[in-house]
Amino acid sequence: MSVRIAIVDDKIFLAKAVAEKLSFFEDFKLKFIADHGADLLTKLDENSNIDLILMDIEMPVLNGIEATALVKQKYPQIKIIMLTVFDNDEHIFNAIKAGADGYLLKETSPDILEKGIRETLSGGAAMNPSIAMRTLKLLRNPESISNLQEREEISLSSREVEVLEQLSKGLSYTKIAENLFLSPSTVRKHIENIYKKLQVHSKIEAVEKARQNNII
Amino acid sequence: MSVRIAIVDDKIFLAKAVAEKLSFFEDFKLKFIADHGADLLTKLDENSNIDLILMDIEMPVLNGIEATALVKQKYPQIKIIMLTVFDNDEHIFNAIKAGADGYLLKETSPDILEKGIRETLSGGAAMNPSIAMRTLKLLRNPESISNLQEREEISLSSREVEVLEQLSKGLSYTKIAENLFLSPSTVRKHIENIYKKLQVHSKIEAVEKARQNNII
DNA sequence: AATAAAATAAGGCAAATGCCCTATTGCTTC
DNA sequence: GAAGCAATAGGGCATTTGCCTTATTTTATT
Repeated sequence: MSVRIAIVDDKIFLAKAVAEKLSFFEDFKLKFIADHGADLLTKLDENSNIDLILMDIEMPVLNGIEATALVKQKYPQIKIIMLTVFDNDEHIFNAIKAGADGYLLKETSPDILEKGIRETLSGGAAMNPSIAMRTLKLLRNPESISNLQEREEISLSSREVEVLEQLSKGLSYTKIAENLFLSPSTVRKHIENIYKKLQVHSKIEAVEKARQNNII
Repeated sequence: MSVRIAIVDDKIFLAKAVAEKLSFFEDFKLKFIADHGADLLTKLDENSNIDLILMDIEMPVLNGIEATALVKQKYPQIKIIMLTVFDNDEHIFNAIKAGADGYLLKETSPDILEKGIRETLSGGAAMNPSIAMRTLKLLRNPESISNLQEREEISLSSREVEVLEQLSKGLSYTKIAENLFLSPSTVRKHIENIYKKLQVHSKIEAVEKARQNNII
């Protein structure tokens, strides 16, 4: 069984270097190199038959963090390993939040990269030790996390928040209507408005987004 | 430069097995084996000239988590790698909080153990990939940390977890089927089984419960 | 080799959801 | 006092979901 891999990096030279490392292992098939996040999404729309993506962070058009979130949203089965020269906390934490399955540095040897890829495909996380140490520190010290991220302003009315909270418990429109003494139609309307504000199209997405933004 | 190592484990047989693994590397000097946490502290009080401790978790008198916290309090320069047969979230999280520098499983090969020790001594963290993945999930999902104690044991198959991950992104049965190259019927069946195992009746409830249990 | 457990697949059906439309009421804000 | 907005409410409709049944194939486990 071969492993279908994509590389995303705007620095062609660096992408080539990674490809070179992969070439040592015959079951690793490099399917394509994308220039940036947007290019990756286009290519995946044509053919999403990919097992794993090696993703740079600093890229024009759509950076590696945003691209990771979008790919994981649409194709959650595809594993993503961040492959970057930088290892600062903000990048690491944001990559993890976006759903990355691993985080390695570009200077990684072919050997380590290979092990990381195989371990990721079997459900583990690939991390080099210095990054593992940083994640441990983030876990130990949750306050540090709040300073890392700034979030977009989303303004839901208090009624909408109330409905959203009920939604998040898995209640149906009618149950929510009963609980809040509203007509089901009204609840539906509120939910429609919530979806528009959050730019989502289902209960689950709404709840996810609300959680990400500390609304519920 | 040699590396001075201590082993803490009440199961003498297992401690011997670890010692055996260390013996392959000549610069690794096993200074002593302690029976449990209290024994370790006594021995360190006599002589704290130790670089690194390989610590079991389940032990009488003073367990590995408590011992780690105490050792780190008194001798912060000593590195500690947890070496245990169990890898549940509560242990992992508590060990990290206590200040452990790494977390490996007892079945680890001499090779991996050696690398883990060397990496830990140079400031990194030793983790096997499945544990790294668990820490990532804990980081993504801070809520799950609060209810580590009263977790019921839920066993989903890897296929079911895969489906659940896709569900959590808000994808429909058909999209999930496309992504995983399954028939929508199969996806529906998996979801039915997931609901039964989690004792829930909707996507949202399933995702909530899975998050609480650090499954996704 | 035999048995059990997972994974696969399909059909049916009522209920729920997501999205479109319109409409009234009350409260701000300019 | 007009315009805008939030909250309320209802109808319609295609799609999705949740739950039931049945059945074959694969993969462990003994």
